[in-house]
Amino acid sequence: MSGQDRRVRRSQRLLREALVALIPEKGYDRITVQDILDRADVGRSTFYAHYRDKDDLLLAGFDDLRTDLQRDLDALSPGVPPHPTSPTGAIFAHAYRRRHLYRALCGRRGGSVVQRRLHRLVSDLFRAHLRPHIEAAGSDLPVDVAAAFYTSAALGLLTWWVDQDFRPGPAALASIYQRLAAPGLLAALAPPASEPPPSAITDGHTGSDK
Amino acid sequence: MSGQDRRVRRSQRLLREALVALIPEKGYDRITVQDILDRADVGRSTFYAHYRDKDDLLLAGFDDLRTDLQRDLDALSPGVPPHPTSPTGAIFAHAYRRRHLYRALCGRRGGSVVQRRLHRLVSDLFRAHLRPHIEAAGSDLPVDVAAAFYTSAALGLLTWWVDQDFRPGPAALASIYQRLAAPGLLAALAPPASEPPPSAITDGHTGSDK
DNA sequence: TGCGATGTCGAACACGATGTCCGAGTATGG
DNA sequence: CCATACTCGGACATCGTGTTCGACATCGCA
Repeated sequence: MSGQDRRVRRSQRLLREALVALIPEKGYDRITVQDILDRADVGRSTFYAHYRDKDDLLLAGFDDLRTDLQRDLDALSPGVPPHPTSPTGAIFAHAYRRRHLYRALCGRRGGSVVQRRLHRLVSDLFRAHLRPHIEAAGSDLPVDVAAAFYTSAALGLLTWWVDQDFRPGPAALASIYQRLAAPGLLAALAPPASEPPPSAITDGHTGSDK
Repeated sequence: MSGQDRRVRRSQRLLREALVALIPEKGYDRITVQDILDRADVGRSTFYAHYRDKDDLLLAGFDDLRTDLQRDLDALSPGVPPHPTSPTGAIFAHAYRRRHLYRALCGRRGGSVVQRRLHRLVSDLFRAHLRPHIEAAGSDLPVDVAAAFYTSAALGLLTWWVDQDFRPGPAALASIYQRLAAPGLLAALAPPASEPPPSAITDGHTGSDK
């Protein structure tokens, strides 16, 4: 299959490690294939024997991470989970445990390729999760809009967190996310009878500054 | 200063128009300088006489838009604005009016360069706006976290909207944003006495699906 | 242990895109 | 009308990419 020959494993490992090490240093965009080759001490043709290009190598690393995350999520699936280890929390916890990789993949210096992939992944997750709740409540809230909102919010938080070097802890971050995200959705799931009052606070613009 | 010579204006206009027209077709990343030159029917050296590279040209267009948006925001500043034309609504309205540009700058095919710039811009806006409210309420909510959350949520919604070809209308979108964003922040501004109960709904993962 | 298969190396190569330079021509503002 | 400043277009050096090839090493398997 894939991991049979020791030489193959070795080459792929060296290349992946080189890339991950390089990203925080130069930023993904500025990294050249030659940089990776030099760092990994691997021949040029070897690289192209395994990966189509730089993105391919990066996404291979992403897929590993993705599989790993999926396992974590599946592991805590029995019924509705209680407070501390909720799935979003699990994502943050996973990011925390795999700090080294997330720094390369989700940080500011990471490639937008992974960002897009990750956005898709989480977006699908949210859509599938939200739809039944919204439909059950008979809400007029469009599923896609809600999914876009919460996906971007969660990933934005994640990216910010990574760039902050994972400070505050994963539990604290998950808690904050809950506090900010939950009430809005719960309110939106209520029958669309009462129009919620507009708030200047969430508008993102001070009325009279400058 | 800048807009004196008619030839200069002409060249810059042609180049900007060419780029904006090209982005939805090929996607920003795949566009080459030569593509822009061909489309604009402008000489190579003329391009480099005005812009350092492709990104520079794109960001010049962004800055124009940024100025334009700022004017809109400043225009509706007297006191706390009422419902329909709230600042976030103004951003969506602005995007709607400048559909053509936003499609190129904020859409899926747009460059991540602009995305990052825009994120910074809105993030600063949110930070400045949220800080006094949070401090006044004596909340333990970190300003930066909240700013990251709402910035990403708003921009995520915007990007999604652009790619949906601006359907639903700007007012409807702004309304949904309000419904989802406001309650969470209002709740978080309350004294941190009562721990909000965790919700499985906002977790983005169904407890038992496959 | 030995053998065929497979992976690696390194150099050379074609290609495409970038950014610079310069001379000759042309439109512009004053 | 003229000096200035912009444009043109081609040539050029440079860089990164992805491919190819033969020689060599290392592997899995019998």
